[in-house]
Amino acid sequence: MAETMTDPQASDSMPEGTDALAESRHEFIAHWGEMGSSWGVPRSMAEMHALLYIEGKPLCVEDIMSRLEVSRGTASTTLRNLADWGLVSRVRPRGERREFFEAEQDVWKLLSLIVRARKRRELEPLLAGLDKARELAAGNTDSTAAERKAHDERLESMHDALRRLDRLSDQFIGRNGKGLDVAVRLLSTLSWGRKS
Amino acid sequence: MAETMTDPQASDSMPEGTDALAESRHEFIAHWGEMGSSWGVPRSMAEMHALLYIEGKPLCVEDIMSRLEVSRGTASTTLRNLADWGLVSRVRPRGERREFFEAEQDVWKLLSLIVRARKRRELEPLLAGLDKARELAAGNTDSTAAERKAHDERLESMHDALRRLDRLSDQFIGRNGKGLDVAVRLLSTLSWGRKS
DNA sequence: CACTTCTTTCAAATGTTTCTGAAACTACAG
DNA sequence: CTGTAGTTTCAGAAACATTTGAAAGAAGTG
Repeated sequence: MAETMTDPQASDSMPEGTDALAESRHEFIAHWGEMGSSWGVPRSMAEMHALLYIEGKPLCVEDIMSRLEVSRGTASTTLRNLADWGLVSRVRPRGERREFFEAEQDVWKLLSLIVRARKRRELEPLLAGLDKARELAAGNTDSTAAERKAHDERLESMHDALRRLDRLSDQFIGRNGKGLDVAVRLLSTLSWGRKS
Repeated sequence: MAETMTDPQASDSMPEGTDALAESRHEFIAHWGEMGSSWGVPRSMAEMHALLYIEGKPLCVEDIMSRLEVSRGTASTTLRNLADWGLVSRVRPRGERREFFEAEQDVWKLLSLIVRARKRRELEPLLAGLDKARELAAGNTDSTAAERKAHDERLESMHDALRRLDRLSDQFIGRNGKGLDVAVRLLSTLSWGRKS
């Protein structure tokens, strides 16, 4: 592994990655990548994020390319996407030609960013879609009243459930990490686990 | 649309799907499929589920094939998967050769099933993976103490956050739909939205 | 048991996403 | 203006996922 590193923060030049640590990092990167791909995020995007997160310090494109064994093109595009999601930020150390990339280190901010993005991109459009479906059903002439009612109810309850999820994610986003914490605590405390 | 329908519950033989209703269903199916595919679920699987959900009554393979314009093979495999996830159940009306399929109509049960499945398949393995990464890092000799500590903390906080999500999903699963409801209500009621 | 009806399986075809590498571009320094 | 270091873009290649259709398999019936 030809070290292209050029520590930009140039703090105290520690003796670089080592055996066990490096393996541990690898493990983390692999699992995070795996998870990503089963949630519809390109594996290499998740891996790249994992690398930057676990490394904890800014890396340059060369480093990322060699650590993950991806092409320049992939690195460039993927980093751009990560930056768009807000998961990674560009850093330009003074007196450096190259651009460095750094991952958000606060896990809760990280999760908020993800939730926010998915909410915008998927939940909201879906809710809008359900509304449209409801309108369509409204201008209905033929078909049984019972049938119409049942249909409306199905759309309604789906819409309703998703709206709740949407609200929950708002709560979550709004509180920089404390949100989920509180939700879990409250839920676990309540002593009403009797009925289904 | 050659109607292959043979209403198995044969309740009151209503005049079948109609214009506006049919369009509304289509809209729903399309959006649900869209959502599915951005969450890593094959589009046709999501669509098939949507069809069964919005139709509200059991359909046979032929119906599904023609409504969704998919091959017999796809229908068969996808229905099997849906059944594995527990989202759809097989129904064998008395005196019927064919098998019918019916979707869970309770939206909360539906969401529980999804959460449960994803938790098992993805969250839990990931948590296990993080544990492994921690062990790896533990048997570490070289590298700065500071570096090790920082690494451990990164793994730890990630693990911690995911464990909380895991617990939240347990709560959610445990209460057949009331869970999220309560979480949202509690979160929205609390009046401490002052700091980040 | 032979026949019919329906279901499953699976290799090949198709379609989609992701990745590569090289060329085009940008910004800066001398 | 010219050269250099770095980044982006994009057409094609490779990898991956989904779908098909046909053939094999079950299961019910007379």
